[in-house]
Parts: sequence; C-alpha cells; structure tokens
Amino acid sequence: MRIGELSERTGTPRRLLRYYEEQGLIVADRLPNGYRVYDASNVDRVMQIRGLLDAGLPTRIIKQILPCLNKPRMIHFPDATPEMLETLENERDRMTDRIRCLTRNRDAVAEYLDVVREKLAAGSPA
Amino acid sequence: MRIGELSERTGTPRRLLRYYEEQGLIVADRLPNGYRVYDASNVDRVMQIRGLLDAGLPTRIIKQILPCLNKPRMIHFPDATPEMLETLENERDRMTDRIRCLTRNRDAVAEYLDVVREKLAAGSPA
DNA sequence: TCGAACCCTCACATTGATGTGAGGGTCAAG
DNA sequence: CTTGACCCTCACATCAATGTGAGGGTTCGA
Repeated sequence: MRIGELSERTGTPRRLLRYYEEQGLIVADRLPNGYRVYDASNVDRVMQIRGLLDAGLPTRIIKQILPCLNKPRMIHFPDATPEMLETLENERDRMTDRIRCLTRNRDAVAEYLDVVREKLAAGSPA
Repeated sequence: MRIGELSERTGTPRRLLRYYEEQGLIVADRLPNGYRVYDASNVDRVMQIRGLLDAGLPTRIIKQILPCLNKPRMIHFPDATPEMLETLENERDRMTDRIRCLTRNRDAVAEYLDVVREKLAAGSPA
C-alpha cells in the first residue's frame, strides 16, 4: 500500500508517517517513481508508535524499544550493546512507574465518576 | 515552605512550579512580600502532576483530573457539569488505553531483556 | 489532452513543556 | 551597610510533535 492508505488505516496524517520514517521508526520501500510503499505489518507498527507517543515516550526511546516487539523469534539481540541494555532496563522501569501512576489516577477518576453517578441516580427519581 | 524548598523536595525546577500555578494546577499563598508559600500537601500534588505529565497528559486534562484525587471525603462534585463528566469518562478510558499499551510494551521489553540475559549467562561461563 | 487524486520534498508555523537569564526586590548574618 | 541567598516578574529560546502549504511530479480515466 502507499502512504495514503496507511494514513487512512492508522488514522495518522501522512506528514507524521514521513516524520516517523525520518526518525527511523518505520521504513518504507520506494516505487520507481519515488512513492513510498508499505506492507501490512506497518499498520500495527504505526499503531504501536502512536500508542507509545501518546503514553509520553519520545521517538528516540521508541526507536530503542521497537526491535523488542518482533514476536516471531527475536533474532535481534546479538547487536545489543551493554549501554543499550541499560537504556532498555531504565525504560522498562520508567514504563512501570508510568503504569503505576496512570493506574492509580485512573482508578481515582473512575471511583469519582461512580460516586457522582450514584448521587445523580439517587437524586433524579426524587 | 517557600518555592525553593518545594522545588528541592519534588525535584522540580522553580520555573515549572510557577508554570503549574499559571496553568491552575497548584495554588500558592503569598507572603506580604509576594513570596509564594506552600504547605506539605503540595509536595504530593506536584508529584502527581509530574507523573501525569510524564505519562503524556496535558496540563489542561490534569487540571480536570486533580479534583478527583482528594481522598478525604470528596465534597467536590456538586459543580460537576455533564460535559465535564464526559471529559472525565473519556480521559478515564484513554488512561486505560495507555495502561494497556504501556503494559504490553513493557512486558515485551522485559521479556526481551530476560532472553538476552539468559543468553549472556549461558555464554560467559563457557 | 485535461483534470482529479495521488505522491514527492522542502520549509516555515504552532503548541506545550521546558531552559535561561535579565532586572530587580527581601532579608538575615557578618 | 553590604553581601549572599532567597524571592519576584517578564521575556526570549529551545525541543519534539504536529499543522500547513507551496511548488512540483505521476497516473488514470473522461
């Protein structure tokens, strides 16, 4: 598929798909006329990227993380330098922190909403 | 305490504490000379703010969420407009999405690191 | 052959969270 | 009184993610 279709399928502006490529997050083949071509796997990858960006990770870190996500046998670690492993460990821990923070706050918001809804339910039938 | 101490206790530059105030995330009393004064509760609140910012939430949303976090009896909902409740529900769901995304990716990174560490452990004693 | 709908590469603008520093008060200790 | 360590308010700078559009090719069907 070309960039327009990938854009539609992922809900991501073309501009950003080119930006992600520039940042080394995705790769695209080129047609003889210069058009980018993508295969289906890029759809999931772009979704991953968007999710991680939305969760506060910068592209620089996402770039490190993405190679870990190739489920079908990970053959991608012989090139892992010790400093890169340290980065990954740090990021793993930071992600855990984020999860904790988000969970705590999400639960608080949810509880708040539950209480409010109770109040409203108790008030309206009166 | 004054801004310097709050800055130290939270590891947050003074500049940002003023910024958070400007965005309506925290409030500060003032001494007669204009200095900001904070009480201990602000330490936790600033930590919350930093955590949420780091998790990708904009100050505008954090501002909506913070009132939900006052555990000691929430007396703060009579002013809840329906549109604000909708915002909160949306945010709650987005936070859930973020948590899912982060968890999935964190687990993948963790698994990757485990595998790499196994490989290294198997290689070094040889 | 013409127009619509694609695609390309710049390149400048914006927004939100920050950094940095100038210019200037306050206040306690020497 | 002066110095150092605080504090204040601007205001401009930066960085990453994103918006916008100019200027220009390609392709395909009417």
